[in-house]
Amino acid sequence: MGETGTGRREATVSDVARVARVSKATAARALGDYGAVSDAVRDRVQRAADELGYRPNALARTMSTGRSHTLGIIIGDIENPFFAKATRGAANVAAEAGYDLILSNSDEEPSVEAKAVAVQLAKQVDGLLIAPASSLEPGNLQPVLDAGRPLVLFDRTVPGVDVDAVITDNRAGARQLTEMMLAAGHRRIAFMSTLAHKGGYRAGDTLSSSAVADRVIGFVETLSAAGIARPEAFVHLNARRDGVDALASRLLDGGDAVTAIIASDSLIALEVFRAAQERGVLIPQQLSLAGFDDAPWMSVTTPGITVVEQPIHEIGAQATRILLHRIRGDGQRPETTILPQTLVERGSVASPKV
Amino acid sequence: MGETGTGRREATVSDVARVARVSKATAARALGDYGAVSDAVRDRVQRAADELGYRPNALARTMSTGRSHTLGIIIGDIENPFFAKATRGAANVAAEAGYDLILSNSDEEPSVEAKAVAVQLAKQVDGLLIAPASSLEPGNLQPVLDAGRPLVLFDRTVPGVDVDAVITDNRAGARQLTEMMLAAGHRRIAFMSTLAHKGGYRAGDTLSSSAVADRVIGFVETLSAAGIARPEAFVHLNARRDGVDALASRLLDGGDAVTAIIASDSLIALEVFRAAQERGVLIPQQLSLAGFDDAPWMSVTTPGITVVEQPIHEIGAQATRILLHRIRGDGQRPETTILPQTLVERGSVASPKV
DNA sequence: CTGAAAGCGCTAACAT
DNA sequence: ATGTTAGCGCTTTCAG
Repeated sequence: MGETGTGRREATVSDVARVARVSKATAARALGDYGAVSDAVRDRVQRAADELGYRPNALARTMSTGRSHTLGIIIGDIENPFFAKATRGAANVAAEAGYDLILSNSDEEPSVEAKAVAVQLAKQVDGLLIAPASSLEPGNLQPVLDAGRPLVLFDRTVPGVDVDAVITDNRAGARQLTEMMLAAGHRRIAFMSTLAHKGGYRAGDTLSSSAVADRVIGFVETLSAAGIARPEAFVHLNARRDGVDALASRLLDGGDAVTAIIASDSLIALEVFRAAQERGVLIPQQLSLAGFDDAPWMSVTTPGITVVEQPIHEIGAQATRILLHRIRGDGQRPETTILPQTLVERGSVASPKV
Repeated sequence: MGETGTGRREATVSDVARVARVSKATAARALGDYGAVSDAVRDRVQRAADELGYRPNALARTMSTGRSHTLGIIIGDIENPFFAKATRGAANVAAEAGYDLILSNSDEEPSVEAKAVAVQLAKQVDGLLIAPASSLEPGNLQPVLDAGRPLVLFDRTVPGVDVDAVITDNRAGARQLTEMMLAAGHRRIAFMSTLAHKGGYRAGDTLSSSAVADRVIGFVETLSAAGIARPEAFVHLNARRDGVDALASRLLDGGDAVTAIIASDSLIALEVFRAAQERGVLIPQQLSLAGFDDAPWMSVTTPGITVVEQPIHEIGAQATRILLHRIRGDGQRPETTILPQTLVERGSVASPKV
């Protein structure tokens, strides 16, 4: 009952063995292409398998070998272009090596992430790729370590958890962007992120995303070096909760008015761009805009948007390469790989009106 | 050797049973939350499990129950926003029901798809979600049917394969877009797709994507009804192979010059938009542009881009709901669900210059 | 080179 | 309510 399809049981190694008139072990050797089998027998087995429509059961194999040839990947949201790209990079190297990916979206929610970790471990993934929902709480990663399963973090690190990670040089990127704004003559520059954070940002606060944290540090230190007072006051977090639009509104013509905005990702950049447009605020004449992460559409807007670009594909690809190494039993000490960010200048930055 | 981590073997039901001083079956019942167990024993088992850091092996469970609580999803490319959205829709309803997703990218390559199907089946997915790489060759889907595994197609159908499918009304959408162009006064309107197709498009040709095929039909029949001669000549496929830019160039000022272009997806719309911009062709004054699939950036370009929008999330979600029904053993005849497309008018369409 | 048998971790009858 | 015993489909000693 409930048996879908023809109801015909799937052929197993035993069935093939019987038809080929060999032992189960021999059939398995021929089918699984291991051990030694004479050509004659191999042929006979193959024929029997074809005849029966034999399809291997990878789980049974995993049960006895201990290797599932499956990796787990836990990201914030596959709809976010950043994660889609990183995932594709990971999928490419995984597929190349004969591995599959089980995908879970955490929505940056530690509790969801925790469940995803448990499920993936239960499904015996050979290793995990995680863009941790929180850089502050190592708790979610502990089960992975306890299970002795290889783990590689990407996009964010989790201080205190001694595993491999692949990130980019966010601090340098932020510095670059900020210096560019400064060089153009801006003094009131806002940094905007959707990262959730209790209260306003204060110097020394630790943020739940190490990536954003690094960006903020690069931003603040650059403003500081330029002699700007209270640079922390220009850091605006919680843009999702407060509404990018409402925030942009304050930044555009409200009390916190600035002449330049640095968006922490392409989604925010888009919303700021839209907010400016809706308010008739001209970019770059009245507002300079720049951000992190390039996107195809950023070169067709008027003006194009200046960004610092990350090798997102490579982040996922490299993380997966490292994970595969670990799975194969590489005993090196964990390392954090830092990929570069590169500036792509377009037309959204200009000198502020005097 | 090769043993990563602490080397400590993972605790199993047997271990827990021993520590809790009960039989394996009882421990399993308590842990797996099935059968009947006294509260006292349940407690004892739970404590033992915690103490040992017991983590269930979902594969072993699958081996005996036959259910993996895992679905396979095979798409063209997770980086394509269309697939990312559909996948997210699928992941949401899957997670809600306690299912995971194994993701494979086919790159629209039937041979890659075939391998993905084999692997997913081997991994005992309970069902498959596939955006078939080719609507013309049912061959890749046969193994799924043979294995008696539920299958739901999305975005495209495969005539001749009697399974559920979730698509949108591409023909109506194309008609709507074409009528809009006609109403604006256009007579030379191009339809552009990256779909690979041997030779130029001729009336009656069957295309390898039923979605594009339907769009082409809606487009051609509308032109036809308006008395346009040889409407097929306005259908341009292979835009990837030929280069969207080169093609756009011909369409913009070359021999095939048109006054309006309908792009078959958001990626093409972007490239056409860019090509026009680079050539200094003004939209909508010199060229009207419209396309399929909405994207966030389409409302911030100058002008905004008019599109017919599909409920992409829902495509994936609905396909998954249906798949889950089938897995639970629903005996209904397979159905094709057709979701609506809705027009979103922005500024990229105007009357052609006389 | 081939076969017999044990075992991976769990669930499912079938007792008791 | 709890225990006993077979498996699920495959790989892997260990013999021969």
